[in-house]
Amino acid sequence: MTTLRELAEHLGLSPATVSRALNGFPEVGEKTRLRVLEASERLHYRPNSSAKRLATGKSGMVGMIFRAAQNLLVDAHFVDFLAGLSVGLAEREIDLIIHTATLGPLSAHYKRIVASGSVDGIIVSAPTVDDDRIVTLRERGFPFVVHGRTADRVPYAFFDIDNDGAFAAATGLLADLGHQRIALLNGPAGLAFVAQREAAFRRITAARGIHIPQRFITHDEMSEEVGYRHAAMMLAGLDGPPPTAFLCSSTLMALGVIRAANARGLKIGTDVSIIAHDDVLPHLRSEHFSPALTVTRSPIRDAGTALAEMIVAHIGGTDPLKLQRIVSVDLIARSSTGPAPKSGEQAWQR
Amino acid sequence: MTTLRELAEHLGLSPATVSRALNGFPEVGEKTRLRVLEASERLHYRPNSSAKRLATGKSGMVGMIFRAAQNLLVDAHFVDFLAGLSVGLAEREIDLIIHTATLGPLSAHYKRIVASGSVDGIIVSAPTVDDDRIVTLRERGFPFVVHGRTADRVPYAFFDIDNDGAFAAATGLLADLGHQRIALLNGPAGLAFVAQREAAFRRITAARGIHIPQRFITHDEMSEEVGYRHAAMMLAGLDGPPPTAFLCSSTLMALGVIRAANARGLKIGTDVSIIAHDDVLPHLRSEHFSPALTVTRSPIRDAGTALAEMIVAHIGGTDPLKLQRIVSVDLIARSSTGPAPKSGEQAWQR
DNA sequence: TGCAACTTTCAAACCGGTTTAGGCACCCCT
DNA sequence: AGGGGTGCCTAAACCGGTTTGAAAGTTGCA
Repeated sequence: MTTLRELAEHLGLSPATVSRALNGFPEVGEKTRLRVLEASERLHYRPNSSAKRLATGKSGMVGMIFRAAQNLLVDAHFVDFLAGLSVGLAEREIDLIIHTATLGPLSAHYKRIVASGSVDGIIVSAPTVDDDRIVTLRERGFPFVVHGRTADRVPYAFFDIDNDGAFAAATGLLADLGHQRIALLNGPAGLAFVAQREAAFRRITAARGIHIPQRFITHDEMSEEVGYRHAAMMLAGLDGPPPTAFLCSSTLMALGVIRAANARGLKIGTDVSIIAHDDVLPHLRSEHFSPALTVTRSPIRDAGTALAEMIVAHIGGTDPLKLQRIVSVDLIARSSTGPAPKSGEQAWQR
Repeated sequence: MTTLRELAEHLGLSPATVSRALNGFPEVGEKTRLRVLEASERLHYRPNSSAKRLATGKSGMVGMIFRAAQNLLVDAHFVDFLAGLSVGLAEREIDLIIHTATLGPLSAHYKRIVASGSVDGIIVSAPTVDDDRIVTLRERGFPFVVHGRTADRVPYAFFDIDNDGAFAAATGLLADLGHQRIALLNGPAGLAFVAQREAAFRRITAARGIHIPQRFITHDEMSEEVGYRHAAMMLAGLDGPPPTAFLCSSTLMALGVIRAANARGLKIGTDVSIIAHDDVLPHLRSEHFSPALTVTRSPIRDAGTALAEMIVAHIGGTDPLKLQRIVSVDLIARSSTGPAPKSGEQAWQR
């Protein structure tokens, strides 16, 4: 392992000059610089990253912290987000460090990471409505960017999709089609986007005079399995008339709803309508579901790319309030939605 | 930010003593140790990670390197692997750093990472048959563990499933059921596990006297989409009689095959049999496919956990040759497999 | 009491870079 | 010739820990 000092000695120069030459400082003679560059290449010199960090105070890394059990929640969505994020960071020569927390309160991990200086910035994903990680980071004035946001107007950098607009539009479409019994299969309670989606749903249904019983709204993991279970339960109609439409927080859940509807012999788009929010996962193409799924669409991968750019800007000193981005969401009507079945037309077998 | 020196000064001790007290060295008086611990707690002291590394030469991190475009290949499988890995590492207080390579040869990135000392060890996943990353790492004597292996007997640490056994068993089952036209929808050409699975497939079919035309073997991305496309093509029978059975390298591909079979009105388990290798992704439960899928089963998450343990052992000095693990794979027969249709019984419309 | 042996603590060196504060040589300008 | 740049390079301090070598303080034993 070649060190800077060895390289300097080899060249008959001081470490200071070699350091400057390698980092492109102007006060080094051009011929000297070339000599240094050539020798560093020849001797396979690579600066020791720990030493570099210690000296500069910058780590060249951005961190994400997960609770061991919890990352399953976002799972399928998470990979693609991660893909976007790490590519975005790579373009800026920054590495991503994944810290998994097994024990103790999550905020303790944030404190430790921040204080130990192992990363220059942190990406916070899936914030809850009242997220204490964000509180911790703000207190310390540490650069962070949030994927999502805790409330409508917030004082930190974030990238979010227009959850409100998306679910308002989706709910509006179902109302326009005459649906009166609409179920919302939402994500885990407590998450901010879940609350935002639900608020939009309730606002629009209320405005249209549609009453939504509590049993039509679920908060749970966003998996195929769970989508199936809730839909099957509701469609069985044991607790009252089944919904004629389902609004799902993910395409994975919609897949479960489709399975449940098929199992009861219901025709999707006719007997029961389905809309889902589509994060555009590469292996789950909602346009290829049968039937093709009506969705509110916004690629989660884009979020990763955007957040990479934002955290770098934040670290670079940009005012976080200038780093707030909300992207609008397209509503794409396909064949999983149709007019509500006429009263009594839909089979309701107990 | 409290430093060790400040803490020492505050206590009227030397940095050396404080450092020893915090790291549990025996040559510190018990009452002194308690004083130090208490003060460090009270002043929120956190050792600067860069300084610690520079001094110790250990980084407390393990790295994975990806090619920007390529990680899509493993995608769905990758998350779960990552989940297992990062939890396994977290239990040992090690962080994972994700380095995404956008430019230049991959091995150059490995060289840089190794020489810069930013990680203590590297996890290599999805090796190709002749993987130069492994060559690079071996040359440098740097600790690494491979998920998979390049050949049958190799001189490095790895964790792998018994691909040969799994695909031999699956192929054997189809042969026993009388299938003569079996398609293998494999993963991307070049990957070691792809070659291993194919070798097993060819060996068993040859042994049973079953001739497999080249058009029955595909090498491609392991997605639903691709599974559908290849299956649809083969089932159309334009190039010759369609297969009566499909062996898929992933459940995702099997999903595509099911869609293609359904589209042609073929009954799965009767008109066409399907077996897939199931990495047990949490949101893709092969037992809930319709029909339930016959699979060779081995949770990819376990691989992550095992590799975490192994890389830590390797860094700790364990002989890599003692760190080689091959887990056997269960063949679970469910309803997607059945006896081959009698000749001519299967619809073959052009 | 004197000396060895042991315990506890400290000063200083070290890890490998970056950065500050000069130093020297050379050129320009007047 | 003297003053002011400016271009190029160096010695030394610094980042914040760990570790070595030795010293000071205690205890034990003859």
